Amino acid sequence: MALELSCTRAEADQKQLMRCRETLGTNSEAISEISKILALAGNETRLKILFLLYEEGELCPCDFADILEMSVPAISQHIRKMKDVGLIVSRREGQTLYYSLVQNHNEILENVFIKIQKNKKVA
Amino acid sequence: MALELSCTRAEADQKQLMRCRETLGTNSEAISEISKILALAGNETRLKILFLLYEEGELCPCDFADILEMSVPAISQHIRKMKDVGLIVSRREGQTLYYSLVQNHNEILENVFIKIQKNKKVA
DNA sequence: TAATTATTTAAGCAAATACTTAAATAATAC
DNA sequence: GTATTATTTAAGTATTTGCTTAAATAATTA
Repeated sequence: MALELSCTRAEADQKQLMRCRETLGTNSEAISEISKILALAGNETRLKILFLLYEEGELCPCDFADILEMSVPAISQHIRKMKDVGLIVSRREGQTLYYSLVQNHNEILENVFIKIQKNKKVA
Repeated sequence: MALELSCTRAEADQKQLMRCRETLGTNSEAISEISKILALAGNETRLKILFLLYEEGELCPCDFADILEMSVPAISQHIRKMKDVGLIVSRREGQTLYYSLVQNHNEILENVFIKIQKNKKVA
Protein backbone atom coordinates (compact mmCIF):
# COMPACT_ATOMS: atom_id res chain seq x y z
CA MET A 1 0.00 0.00 0.00
CA ALA A 2 3.12 2.23 0.14
CA LEU A 3 2.35 5.04 -2.25
CA GLU A 4 4.97 6.07 -4.81
CA LEU A 5 4.32 9.74 -4.44
CA SER A 6 6.30 10.79 -7.47
CA CYS A 7 9.04 10.00 -9.88
CA THR A 8 12.36 11.72 -9.57
CA ARG A 9 12.70 13.14 -13.07
CA ALA A 10 14.48 16.45 -13.17
CA GLU A 11 11.75 18.02 -15.27
CA ALA A 12 9.04 17.61 -12.61
CA ASP A 13 7.63 21.08 -12.24
CA GLN A 14 6.78 21.57 -8.58
CA LYS A 15 4.86 24.78 -9.24
CA GLN A 16 2.72 22.99 -11.80
CA LEU A 17 2.01 20.16 -9.41
CA MET A 18 0.96 22.59 -6.68
CA ARG A 19 -1.23 24.47 -9.14
CA CYS A 20 -2.86 21.20 -10.19
CA ARG A 21 -3.65 20.26 -6.62
CA GLU A 22 -5.18 23.67 -6.12
CA THR A 23 -7.21 23.33 -9.30
CA LEU A 24 -8.66 20.07 -8.04
CA GLY A 25 -9.30 21.60 -4.64
CA THR A 26 -11.28 24.61 -5.80
CA ASN A 27 -13.24 22.49 -8.29
CA SER A 28 -13.71 19.40 -6.16
CA GLU A 29 -17.43 19.83 -5.55
CA ALA A 30 -18.22 20.45 -9.21
CA ILE A 31 -16.05 17.53 -10.28
CA SER A 32 -17.70 15.20 -7.78
CA GLU A 33 -21.21 16.23 -8.73
CA ILE A 34 -20.63 16.22 -12.47
CA SER A 35 -18.86 12.86 -12.42
CA LYS A 36 -21.96 11.36 -10.79
CA ILE A 37 -24.18 12.66 -13.58
CA LEU A 38 -21.76 11.43 -16.24
CA ALA A 39 -21.60 8.01 -14.61
CA LEU A 40 -25.38 7.77 -14.77
CA ALA A 41 -25.53 8.87 -18.39
CA GLY A 42 -22.57 6.62 -19.15
CA ASN A 43 -24.76 3.54 -19.00
CA GLU A 44 -26.25 2.85 -22.42
CA THR A 45 -29.66 1.86 -21.10
CA ARG A 46 -29.91 4.98 -18.95
CA LEU A 47 -28.68 7.21 -21.76
CA LYS A 48 -31.42 5.77 -23.97
CA ILE A 49 -34.01 6.45 -21.27
CA LEU A 50 -32.80 10.03 -20.87
CA PHE A 51 -32.66 10.65 -24.60
CA LEU A 52 -36.16 9.26 -25.10
CA LEU A 53 -37.46 11.54 -22.36
CA TYR A 54 -35.72 14.45 -24.08
CA GLU A 55 -37.41 13.56 -27.36
CA GLU A 56 -40.82 12.50 -26.10
CA GLY A 57 -41.41 14.54 -22.95
CA GLU A 58 -42.64 11.75 -20.71
CA LEU A 59 -42.87 7.97 -20.66
CA CYS A 60 -43.69 5.32 -18.08
CA PRO A 61 -41.51 2.38 -16.91
CA CYS A 62 -43.64 -0.03 -18.87
CA ASP A 63 -43.06 1.95 -22.07
CA PHE A 64 -39.31 1.72 -21.54
CA ALA A 65 -39.52 -1.99 -20.82
CA ASP A 66 -41.36 -2.44 -24.09
CA ILE A 67 -39.11 -0.17 -26.17
CA LEU A 68 -35.81 -1.41 -24.73
CA GLU A 69 -36.96 -5.03 -24.43
CA MET A 70 -35.93 -5.20 -20.81
CA SER A 71 -37.75 -6.32 -17.67
CA VAL A 72 -39.81 -3.76 -15.78
CA PRO A 73 -37.79 -4.13 -12.56
CA ALA A 74 -34.54 -3.56 -14.45
CA ILE A 75 -35.96 -0.35 -15.89
CA SER A 76 -37.37 0.69 -12.54
CA GLN A 77 -33.98 0.37 -10.88
CA HIS A 78 -32.29 2.50 -13.53
CA ILE A 79 -35.04 5.07 -13.12
CA ARG A 80 -34.60 5.18 -9.38
CA LYS A 81 -30.92 6.04 -9.66
CA MET A 82 -31.68 8.95 -11.94
CA LYS A 83 -34.55 10.10 -9.76
CA ASP A 84 -32.36 9.93 -6.66
CA VAL A 85 -29.90 12.47 -8.06
CA GLY A 86 -32.70 14.67 -9.38
CA LEU A 87 -32.28 14.12 -13.11
CA ILE A 88 -35.88 13.03 -13.61
CA VAL A 89 -39.22 13.47 -11.85
CA SER A 90 -42.47 11.53 -11.86
CA ARG A 91 -46.12 12.41 -12.19
CA ARG A 92 -48.81 9.92 -11.32
CA GLU A 93 -51.89 9.33 -13.45
CA GLY A 94 -53.89 6.51 -11.89
CA GLN A 95 -51.64 3.50 -11.62
CA THR A 96 -49.19 4.84 -14.12
CA LEU A 97 -46.12 6.89 -13.23
CA TYR A 98 -44.94 9.18 -16.00
CA TYR A 99 -41.32 10.20 -15.84
CA SER A 100 -39.76 13.29 -17.39
CA LEU A 101 -36.51 15.25 -17.30
CA VAL A 102 -36.33 17.89 -14.57
CA GLN A 103 -36.88 21.25 -16.12
CA ASN A 104 -34.01 23.18 -14.51
CA HIS A 105 -32.37 22.08 -17.70
CA ASN A 106 -29.07 20.33 -17.25
CA GLU A 107 -26.60 21.93 -19.68
CA ILE A 108 -24.31 18.93 -19.85
CA LEU A 109 -27.05 16.45 -20.66
CA GLU A 110 -28.67 18.84 -23.11
CA ASN A 111 -25.39 19.04 -24.97
CA VAL A 112 -25.18 15.27 -25.01
CA PHE A 113 -28.66 15.03 -26.51
CA ILE A 114 -27.83 17.60 -29.17
CA LYS A 115 -24.66 15.72 -29.99
CA ILE A 116 -26.61 12.49 -30.37
CA GLN A 117 -29.07 14.19 -32.71
CA LYS A 118 -26.25 15.65 -34.81
CA ASN A 119 -24.58 12.26 -35.22
CA LYS A 120 -27.82 10.70 -36.41
CA LYS A 121 -27.34 8.14 -39.15
CA VAL A 122 -28.81 9.57 -42.36
CA ALA A 123 -31.30 6.98 -43.51
CA MET B 1 -36.20 -14.85 -18.28
CA ALA B 2 -39.68 -14.38 -19.80
CA LEU B 3 -39.82 -10.73 -20.75
CA GLU B 4 -42.87 -8.67 -19.84
CA LEU B 5 -43.00 -6.87 -23.11
CA SER B 6 -45.53 -4.29 -22.01
CA CYS B 7 -48.29 -3.36 -19.68
CA THR B 8 -51.84 -3.43 -20.89
CA ARG B 9 -52.89 0.10 -19.97
CA ALA B 10 -55.35 1.60 -22.41
CA GLU B 11 -53.28 4.73 -22.78
CA ALA B 12 -50.25 2.99 -24.26
CA ASP B 13 -49.59 4.87 -27.46
CA GLN B 14 -48.45 2.35 -30.04
CA LYS B 15 -47.37 5.06 -32.46
CA GLN B 16 -45.21 6.63 -29.79
CA LEU B 17 -43.60 3.32 -28.95
CA MET B 18 -42.79 2.67 -32.59
CA ARG B 19 -41.37 6.16 -32.93
CA CYS B 20 -39.19 5.61 -29.86
CA ARG B 21 -37.81 2.38 -31.24
CA GLU B 22 -37.02 4.15 -34.48
CA THR B 23 -35.35 7.01 -32.60
CA LEU B 24 -33.08 4.54 -30.85
CA GLY B 25 -32.41 2.75 -34.10
CA THR B 26 -31.28 5.78 -36.10
CA ASN B 27 -29.22 7.08 -33.18
CA SER B 28 -27.85 3.79 -31.94
CA GLU B 29 -24.27 4.36 -33.05
CA ALA B 30 -24.07 7.83 -31.54
CA ILE B 31 -25.66 6.62 -28.32
CA SER B 32 -23.27 3.71 -28.05
CA GLU B 33 -20.21 5.83 -28.74
CA ILE B 34 -21.22 8.72 -26.51
CA SER B 35 -22.20 6.48 -23.62
CA LYS B 36 -18.68 5.04 -23.69
CA ILE B 37 -17.15 8.51 -23.41
CA LEU B 38 -19.53 9.46 -20.61
CA ALA B 39 -18.73 6.24 -18.75
CA LEU B 40 -15.04 7.08 -18.92
CA ALA B 41 -15.56 10.66 -17.75
CA GLY B 42 -18.02 9.40 -15.15
CA ASN B 43 -15.20 8.10 -12.98
CA GLU B 44 -13.98 10.83 -10.65
CA THR B 45 -10.30 9.96 -11.01
CA ARG B 46 -10.52 9.96 -14.79
CA LEU B 47 -12.52 13.18 -14.85
CA LYS B 48 -9.78 14.81 -12.75
CA ILE B 49 -7.13 13.55 -15.17
CA LEU B 50 -9.06 14.89 -18.15
CA PHE B 51 -9.75 18.23 -16.49
CA LEU B 52 -6.10 18.64 -15.51
CA LEU B 53 -5.06 17.94 -19.10
CA TYR B 54 -7.57 20.53 -20.24
CA GLU B 55 -6.12 23.08 -17.84
CA GLU B 56 -2.43 22.22 -18.12
CA GLY B 57 -1.96 20.91 -21.64
CA GLU B 58 0.11 17.85 -20.84
CA LEU B 59 1.17 15.80 -17.83
CA CYS B 60 2.85 12.45 -17.26
CA PRO B 61 1.51 9.43 -15.29
CA CYS B 62 3.91 10.17 -12.48
CA ASP B 63 2.54 13.73 -12.17
CA PHE B 64 -0.97 12.35 -11.83
CA ALA B 65 0.15 9.79 -9.27
CA ASP B 66 1.66 12.61 -7.26
CA ILE B 67 -1.26 15.03 -7.62
CA LEU B 68 -3.99 12.48 -7.03
CA GLU B 69 -2.05 10.52 -4.43
CA MET B 70 -2.61 7.26 -6.23
CA SER B 71 -0.25 4.51 -7.36
CA VAL B 72 1.37 4.81 -10.77
CA PRO B 73 -0.15 1.55 -12.08
CA ALA B 74 -3.63 2.69 -11.04
CA ILE B 75 -3.12 5.92 -12.99
CA SER B 76 -1.63 4.06 -15.93
CA GLN B 77 -4.66 1.81 -16.20
CA HIS B 78 -7.06 4.74 -16.20
CA ILE B 79 -4.94 6.40 -18.85
CA ARG B 80 -4.97 3.33 -21.04
CA LYS B 81 -8.75 3.23 -21.11
CA MET B 82 -8.91 6.82 -22.27
CA LYS B 83 -6.15 6.29 -24.80
CA ASP B 84 -7.89 3.20 -26.17
CA VAL B 85 -10.99 5.18 -27.14
CA GLY B 86 -8.91 8.06 -28.49
CA LEU B 87 -9.61 10.69 -25.86
CA ILE B 88 -5.95 11.30 -25.12
CA VAL B 89 -2.62 10.83 -26.89
CA SER B 90 0.96 10.50 -25.72
CA ARG B 91 4.26 12.06 -26.69
CA ARG B 92 7.52 10.58 -25.50
CA GLU B 93 10.39 12.66 -24.18
CA GLY B 94 13.12 10.33 -23.03
CA GLN B 95 11.66 7.97 -20.46
CA THR B 96 8.71 10.20 -19.82
CA LEU B 97 5.38 9.89 -21.61
CA TYR B 98 3.42 13.13 -21.73
CA TYR B 99 -0.30 12.77 -22.20
CA SER B 100 -2.67 15.36 -23.62
CA LEU B 101 -6.25 15.62 -24.89
CA VAL B 102 -6.71 14.80 -28.57
CA GLN B 103 -7.09 18.02 -30.46
CA ASN B 104 -10.11 17.13 -32.62
CA HIS B 105 -11.82 18.78 -29.68
CA ASN B 106 -14.57 16.72 -28.12
CA GLU B 107 -17.58 19.01 -27.73
CA ILE B 108 -19.14 17.02 -24.92
CA LEU B 109 -16.02 16.94 -22.78
CA GLU B 110 -15.28 20.58 -23.50
CA ASN B 111 -18.71 21.45 -22.21
CA VAL B 112 -18.08 19.41 -19.11
CA PHE B 113 -14.82 21.28 -18.47
CA ILE B 114 -16.50 24.64 -18.93
CA LYS B 115 -19.25 23.59 -16.55
CA ILE B 116 -16.68 22.57 -13.94
CA GLN B 117 -14.95 25.93 -14.29
CA LYS B 118 -18.24 27.79 -13.93
CA ASN B 119 -19.13 25.94 -10.75
CA LYS B 120 -15.78 26.77 -9.19
CA LYS B 121 -15.97 27.50 -5.49
CA VAL B 122 -15.24 31.22 -5.00
CA ALA B 123 -12.40 31.31 -2.50
C1' DT C 1 27.62 -4.04 -20.28
C1' DA C 2 24.65 -3.47 -15.78
C1' DA C 3 21.88 -0.26 -12.98
C1' DT C 4 18.37 3.07 -12.65
C1' DT C 5 14.11 5.27 -13.87
C1' DA C 6 9.38 5.82 -16.08
C1' DT C 7 5.87 3.37 -17.53
C1' DT C 8 3.01 -0.51 -18.78
C1' DT C 9 1.17 -5.03 -18.27
C1' DA C 10 -0.54 -8.99 -15.84
C1' DA C 11 -2.75 -11.50 -12.16
C1' DG C 12 -5.53 -11.42 -8.14
C1' DC C 13 -9.16 -9.63 -5.34
C1' DA C 14 -12.79 -6.71 -3.07
C1' DA C 15 -16.41 -3.65 -4.14
C1' DA C 16 -19.75 -1.95 -7.28
C1' DT C 17 -23.00 -2.77 -10.98
C1' DA C 18 -26.84 -4.61 -13.62
C1' DC C 19 -29.47 -7.96 -14.10
C1' DT C 20 -32.73 -11.92 -12.28
C1' DT C 21 -36.97 -13.68 -9.68
C1' DA C 22 -40.14 -13.13 -5.98
C1' DA C 23 -42.54 -10.32 -2.86
C1' DA C 24 -44.47 -5.82 -1.47
C1' DT C 25 -47.06 -1.26 -2.55
C1' DA C 26 -50.40 1.40 -4.66
C1' DA C 27 -54.24 2.42 -7.49
C1' DT C 28 -58.29 0.82 -10.02
C1' DA C 29 -62.19 -2.21 -11.06
C1' DC C 30 -65.40 -5.63 -9.86
C1' DG D 1 -64.09 -6.73 0.45
C1' DT D 2 -61.10 -9.46 -3.68
C1' DA D 3 -58.85 -9.30 -8.16
C1' DT D 4 -56.16 -7.00 -11.48
C1' DT D 5 -52.64 -3.87 -13.03
C1' DA D 6 -48.43 -0.74 -12.71
C1' DT D 7 -44.68 -0.10 -10.24
C1' DT D 8 -41.22 -0.57 -6.68
C1' DT D 9 -38.41 -3.05 -3.52
C1' DA D 10 -35.66 -6.82 -1.91
C1' DA D 11 -32.56 -10.67 -2.24
C1' DG D 12 -29.48 -13.31 -4.97
C1' DT D 13 -25.96 -13.68 -8.55
C1' DA D 14 -22.79 -13.06 -12.47
C1' DT D 15 -20.09 -9.52 -14.53
C1' DT D 16 -17.47 -5.43 -14.42
C1' DT D 17 -14.56 -2.19 -12.25
C1' DG D 18 -10.69 -0.23 -9.79
C1' DC D 19 -7.48 -1.07 -7.10
C1' DT D 20 -3.25 -4.03 -5.37
C1' DT D 21 1.46 -6.22 -5.98
C1' DA D 22 4.79 -8.23 -8.96
C1' DA D 23 6.83 -8.67 -13.31
C1' DA D 24 7.87 -6.91 -17.96
C1' DT D 25 9.25 -3.00 -21.35
C1' DA D 26 11.67 0.90 -22.65
C1' DA D 27 14.86 4.61 -22.30
C1' DT D 28 18.83 6.65 -19.90
C1' DT D 29 23.05 6.65 -17.39
C1' DA D 30 27.26 4.96 -15.47
